[in-house]
Parts: sequence; structure tokens; C-alpha cells
Amino acid sequence: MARIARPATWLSFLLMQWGYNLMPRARPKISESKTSDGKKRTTLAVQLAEQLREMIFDGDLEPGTRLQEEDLSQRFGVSRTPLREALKLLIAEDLISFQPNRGATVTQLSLTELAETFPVMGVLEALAGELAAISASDADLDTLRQLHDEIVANYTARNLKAYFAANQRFHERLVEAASNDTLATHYHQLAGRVRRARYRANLSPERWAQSVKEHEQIIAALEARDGAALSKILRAHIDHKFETVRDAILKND
Amino acid sequence: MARIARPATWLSFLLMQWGYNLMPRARPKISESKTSDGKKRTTLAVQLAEQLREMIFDGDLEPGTRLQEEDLSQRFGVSRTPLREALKLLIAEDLISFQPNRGATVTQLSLTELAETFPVMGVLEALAGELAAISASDADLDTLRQLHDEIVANYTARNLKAYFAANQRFHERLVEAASNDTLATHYHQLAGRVRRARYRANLSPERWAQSVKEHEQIIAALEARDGAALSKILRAHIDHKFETVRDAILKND
DNA sequence: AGCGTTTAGATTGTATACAATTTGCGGGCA
DNA sequence: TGCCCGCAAATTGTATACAATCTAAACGCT
Repeated sequence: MARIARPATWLSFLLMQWGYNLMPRARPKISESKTSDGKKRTTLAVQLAEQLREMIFDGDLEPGTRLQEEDLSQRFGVSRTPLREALKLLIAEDLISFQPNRGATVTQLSLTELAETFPVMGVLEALAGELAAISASDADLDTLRQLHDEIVANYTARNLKAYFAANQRFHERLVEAASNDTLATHYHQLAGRVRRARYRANLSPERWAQSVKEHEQIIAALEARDGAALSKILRAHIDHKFETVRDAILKND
Repeated sequence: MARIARPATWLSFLLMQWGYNLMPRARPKISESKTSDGKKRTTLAVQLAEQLREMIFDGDLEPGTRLQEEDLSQRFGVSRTPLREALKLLIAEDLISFQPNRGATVTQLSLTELAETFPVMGVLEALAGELAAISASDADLDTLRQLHDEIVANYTARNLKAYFAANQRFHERLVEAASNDTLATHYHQLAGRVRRARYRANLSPERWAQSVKEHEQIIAALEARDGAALSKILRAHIDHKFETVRDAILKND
């Protein structure tokens, strides 16, 4: 399988630097057989879907990009049949949009859809907070504390990119700590949507400061295992994040 | 596309001020072309997916059922190619499970997975309540009031089946009234999972009475457009529903 | 020029053929 | 009996061929 060479975006590069595996797996619901030598064995359709998903998350395939079957199948060196099946998988995940007889394109979120997404993410992350306050292990708390310190350090250094990366990692980890796969799956899907809606990441000094302050509250409530407080803060935090994103989008149009 | 503009929430107002159109997008992720005579035209894969989805929801295909391609394609009178694409769509929706080279089966939820699902549904429906309290039209309220009356009538008549049906429609309609397609999509997916986990639908007299009582509170808060109260009641309501379901499952095993 | 119509090329949709993998059964053997 | 091997049937995975549909450029008309 010839993998398509792709330039590392700032985000993927950044994460790789940190040694982080890129995205939380959207969903590994497809069990994989394994050969004796431990190699994963799946179908081409599944592999192609994974690759395409990664390319979309990484920004190699920008929203709105048309996905032509012949094109892609040649680039991947496979026939159209498994490629079409891969597209169907991504269609159901809402990563790509589809019109009969007219092909597929990388889904593009309107501001409206983005605005709809945030409140949903908000309640999910609030729930994650509640659950994590109960079920997070001490190791989880350690990891989150470390990530929090990273966030603060990057704020102090005014390193915006690294700040975003650590921030994202923190929230993902928080959701994991809730120990609810269903919750995690739906959260990841929404988080992916938002992340793909790339906007010029400007953060005003005030918003940035406030965001950090909220993070202080988050980690404090978490370490106190105060689920109710955590839930409230997280939801407000997401609301503010949407405001930031909205401003960034509107300013750059 | 009979959906009309909703009363402006603070968000929609804001967006409209900035020139962003808030018209709801077509929720079926797969847009459908139409012929001159208004007939929907889609691909076989999409049609098959719809049929299979319905069969699974209706219980024609019980959890654990093996889905053999040749079998199904003959029953539907199509070749395996579009059928396989339909399966891929449902795989990504988690309606069916898949193992490479070993085919697909209708997904079966464990009690653990069911237990995970309810809290997530809970916060989503709570959010739906908050939003609906703001953006539900008067027509929405009328419909919901009617459905509520139906629920009460079926309780009085002790008609369990009709009660469940009306109950389900009420909750679906409530989520619709929130005017957030993203929310609705995720809610529906989870509701479908729960519905498929068929358990012997026994409702103790006490639980039944309590459920109806909660519904009284729900409709009252809704008509008072008290989002906070509605949110709280709904979440508790879902929690109680899970307890009922859990008891039913445990008792029947 | 402007505008609908036609038509060739491109692209997607479906069927079929064949390859690869799994499954289950029967035979040989300790 | 129990177990392991290997083969045949069943089933899934992939490629290719052809049909249906869409797109856009060329054409002719007013």
C-alpha cells in the first residue's frame, strides 16, 4: 500500500513532536483479526477509511475538496470498489458529504452548524467532568495535572500553537478519564468536526487569560473531585471557546 | 422542506446580525436529487441502508443476527456491490458490527454499554429541554401538549404499548423542538440503540405512576418555558428510565 | 451577444467474475 | 477418545466491465 506523501501541517507536526499519536481514534468498532506475527489484518476499505480520515483531520484534504473515485483509487493503488466502501464509512461519520451521481466532498461546516455543535459538546464535556470526578484514577489526575502545567507554561511563554495542542490533549484526556466509551465516541466525533473548521487562530490577550484562568478552576475542581463544580465550569468554558472561534471566523471573512 | 425560520435565540440573532443564514440544513446527510415528478432518486446503497435500518429498528432483524451478503442481496434483488456499501453505512452508525472476512451481524448491546448510553442520552435530552424552552414554537408546544395528553390517557387506560409509543414520540418531538440538528442526530442514534435492546417491557405500577408524574412536570416546565427546571427534570427522568430498563433486563435473564 | 439545446466526455452506479479467507468436516494417528 | 492436519464448501474481498447519469463545451437560433 503506497501511502500518499503529505506535508505535515503545523498541527500534526506539533503533535508528533510531542510524541502524541494524532487523533483520538474516531471509533475502532471494526475488530481486527491478527496474524501470528501480530500484524493487523483488515480490509482495504477499512484501511482506506482510516487513511482518508487522517488526511481530513490533518488538513491534507480541506473542507470542500472533491473526492473523485478514479483519482483516489489510482493514488492509493486499489480499485474503486473498496474505495467506495471506505467513502461510505466516512459518509456515515459525516466526515464527507455525498450526493447521488455527483460524488463526495469533504464536509464543510457552516458557521450555523458550528454554532450548533458547541452546545452539544458542552454538555458532553460537562458530563465527562462529572463522571471523571468520580472515576478518574490517581494516574489520570497526574496526567491531567501535567497537561495543565504544560498549558500554563505555554501560556507564560506565549506559545499559541503549543498552547492549543496541550489544551486539546487535556480535554481529550479528561473525556477518557470519564470511562464511558459511548460518551467518548460522540465527543470525539464532534471535536473532530470543530477542529476541522479551521479558522485563523487568534486569541485576544483577554480571552487567552480568561481561558487559562478557567483551566485553573477546572484542574482545581477535578483534584477536589467536585463533579458539580467541574461540570459547570466546563460548560462555560466551551461556551467561551465558541465565542472565540466565532470571533475568529467573522474577523477573517 | 417545510421547515420555517425559528424564533431567534440569542445565538441565531447574533449570527443573523452578522449576515449568517440560519436555515436548517437538510439533516439526511445524503442529499437526494429529485426527478420532475417529485420522486426521490438515490443510490441502491442508500435505499438498502434505509430498509435495513428500519428492519433493525422494527426488530425484524434481532441483535446478533448474521447478515450474509449473498442472502440479503438475493432477498432485495440486487447485487452484492450496493448491498456491501449499505452495510458499510450501517457499520459506521454502529447498527451492525463487522469483522474482516467474517461478515456482519446486528449489533448487540451489553448491559454495560446500555448503562453507558443512558447518561449521555440524559444530558442530550436535558440540553434539548433547555433549547426547546427558548426556541419551541407555539405549534410545537401544542403538539407536545397533545402527545402528553395521549400519554396520560394511555396511562389511565393502562395501555402499556400505546403508552410507550406516545412516550417515545413525545421525547422525539421535544428534541426536534430544540432546533439543533446536531443534537437531534446524536440523540436519535443513542435512542435507537436503546430501543433495540429489547427487554421485557414490564413497568411496575409505582414506576409507571412516577413516570407519568414526571411527564406532568416536564410539560409544565415546557409551557412555562422554564429551561433550567426542564433540564433538571429530564435528566432525572432518563435516570429513572434506565433503572426501569435495568431491572427489566436483570429480572428476565 | 445572449440563451436554450445538443452532445461528447467525465464520473458515478451496478453487476459479474474471480481471488482470498474462513469454516467445518472427515481421516489419519497417537 | 482426543487431536491435528488438510481439504472442500461457503463466504467475503477485490477487480473489471458496462450502464446510467451528470457536466460542460459546442452549436444553432433569435
